[in-house]
Amino acid sequence: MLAGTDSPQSATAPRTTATGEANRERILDAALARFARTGLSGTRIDEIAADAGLSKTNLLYYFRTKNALYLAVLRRTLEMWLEPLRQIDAGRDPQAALAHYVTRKLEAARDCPEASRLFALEVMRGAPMLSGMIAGDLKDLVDAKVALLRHWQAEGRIGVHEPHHLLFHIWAMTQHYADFAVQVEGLTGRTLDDPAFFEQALQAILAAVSGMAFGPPKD
Amino acid sequence: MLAGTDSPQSATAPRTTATGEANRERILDAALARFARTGLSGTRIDEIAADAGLSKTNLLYYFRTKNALYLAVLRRTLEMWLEPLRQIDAGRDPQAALAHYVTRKLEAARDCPEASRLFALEVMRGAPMLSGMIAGDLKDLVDAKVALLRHWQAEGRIGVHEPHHLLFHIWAMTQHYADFAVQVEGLTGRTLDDPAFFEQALQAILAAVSGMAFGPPKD
DNA sequence: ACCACAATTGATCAGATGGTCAAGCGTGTG
DNA sequence: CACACGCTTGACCATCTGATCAATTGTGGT
Repeated sequence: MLAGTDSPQSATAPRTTATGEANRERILDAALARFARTGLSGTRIDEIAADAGLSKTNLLYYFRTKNALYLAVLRRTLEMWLEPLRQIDAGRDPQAALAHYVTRKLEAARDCPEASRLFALEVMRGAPMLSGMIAGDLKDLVDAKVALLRHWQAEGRIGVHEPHHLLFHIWAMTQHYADFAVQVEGLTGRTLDDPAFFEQALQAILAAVSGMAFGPPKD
Repeated sequence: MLAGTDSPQSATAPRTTATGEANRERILDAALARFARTGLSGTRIDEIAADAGLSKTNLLYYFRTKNALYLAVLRRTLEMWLEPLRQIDAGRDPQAALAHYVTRKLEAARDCPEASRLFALEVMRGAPMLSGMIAGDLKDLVDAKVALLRHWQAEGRIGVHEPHHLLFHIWAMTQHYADFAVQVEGLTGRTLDDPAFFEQALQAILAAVSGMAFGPPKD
């Protein structure tokens, strides 16, 4: 048997099956939808199982505990959250880079508001399961981008506000449309799915960013 | 007995006592702190009772159910949230009015982040207990302020972005420091309690608002 | 002192819910 | 065909937790 060594299904990794993978995906999707709305403690695993079309016991076959499932969802979603930030790089014009970032973030808020809400809930709980990531990967990435913004500042290509706040405010404005979607819709009757509304929001955010990064010297 | 009629302690309202009122206050304070961090379902009423220095049974004497307590906390907090918005009125200079509003909101985020978090959690759940208020009082107030902003627009005293977004973004940026305090502190090592940090945040937000409301025509 | 009622307690219940267990089913591979 | 192993199920358990109840204590007013 040649296959023995390079398909390490021994002990650690169970043999991956078509149905198995499909089920895992469906569970993760259903779990994200539920967790993002009702939080960890407010979600029952039998609800998730029902949404995914499985029995509770069967769900527990794929994820041993509710917490493990929650962690898996969190991990899978993290990359989606970080990825747009990576794209701010030194090779671009600052204004174009920021505009691109804002657009990406607002698109993410429109296309996957659950991801935004999940992280918001987790952070608001005190991020007991993300504290490592916030202090680790996220901080490293943010520090790098802050350094880049400071570099642009030194070159006089963007304004003088503390870069951290610029990032925070971009996050805040874009994620607001995901996290507070109910309120936004309740007050305006519209959604980011409405292209005109999306464009309004985008332009307002870009104006705000311009005010922070490229605004006129306020004398 | 003259007093009989105008102190209506008959049937409906139980006689209000010093200890009773004090306990109610302590319970509401403790409940706000807990609910704002772990949400409705994630909070046990015996935790709240312990924080307030009472037994669980005794807490249930003052608030019949967990839900009733949650609602009471929500109601008591709502006014704190709305009040700054009321102060934007036609009698002021637009720029001063907006700057004042932003300052008030950021102070609220610093001085009572729990209130902000409580509402954020509730809205993210879909606001099942606030839907009435969002569609009612809040919408009326927001509509009125939006009308005022439109009036200022017509007079050419502020910029041309849709007023709703201006309000949303002010809420988003200010509340971000309360709702995501853990993340902000994790990434910067600082808090709004640090006066210098507060001032940085405030100036950045004011610059953003200027960009939206008083920005240069982007030609 | 007495009374009415607020305040407080401990025991206890009932339902919800996360998780376990042992057994059966399906399917691809030797 | 038969074996192995992933998949699925239903019954069951243990615990947590919101809520109830009866009984006792404290207290202000007359």
